[in-house]
Amino acid sequence: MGDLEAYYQILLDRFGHQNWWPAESPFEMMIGAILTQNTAWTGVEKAISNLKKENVLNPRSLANLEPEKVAALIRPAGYFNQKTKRIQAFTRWFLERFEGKIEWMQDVPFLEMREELLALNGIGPETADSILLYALKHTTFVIDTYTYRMLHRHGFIGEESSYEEMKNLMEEQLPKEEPLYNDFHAQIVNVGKEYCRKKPKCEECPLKSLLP
DNA sequence: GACCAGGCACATC
DNA sequence: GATGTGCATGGT
Repeated sequence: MGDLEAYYQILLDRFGHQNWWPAESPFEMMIGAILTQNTAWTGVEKAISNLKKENVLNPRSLANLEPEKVAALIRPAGYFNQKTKRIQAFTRWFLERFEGKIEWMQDVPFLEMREELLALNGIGPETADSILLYALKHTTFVIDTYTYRMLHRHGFIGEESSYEEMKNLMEEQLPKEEPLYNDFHAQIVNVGKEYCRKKPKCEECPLKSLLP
């Protein structure tokens, strides 16, 4: 099938703009990106809600809190010990490197920022690109398991494609526009959740007509 | 009671 | 470089 822009158009027409990322601030977005690693969003919502209730969803509080306290609050998001370390490492870096100012983070050129993020423990390619796109507004396409499934199922890529291959494919096929990258990734996750999860409703999928 | 979820690091060969 | 495993809760 060739035209990935057509995929986006179908999803947009069917579901409307997704208005991602679901967060009240860039900092909340970045914490959410770590919390959602291999985890259902419902658990992340509870974790975020717990952090807000305790008034600790800010760099200073998260950096200084007892790890056990953070772990208890983010428990519903799973992997709470790992994620506590990742969140505190990220938050301390954010404070030391940028004094907790998102605008300073935005001033770093895209490639340098991506390398810095990837060098942090617990930040891999998807989390890095999510932060770059949704918190810093860089035009970088986010690849996740849903994107892989779609690209593979629709014959764009083979079974063994790497993250960077898929990212390059998406970016070659699409106009380099941040709002498009933002909403297209959101649409892919949305349609994937609804039609590709357990008891997959493949027959009703809006993208079915585009199958090879 | 399996199986999976908007990954990532690390160990081993 | 490729492959395997631990991390953990909560919903189907």
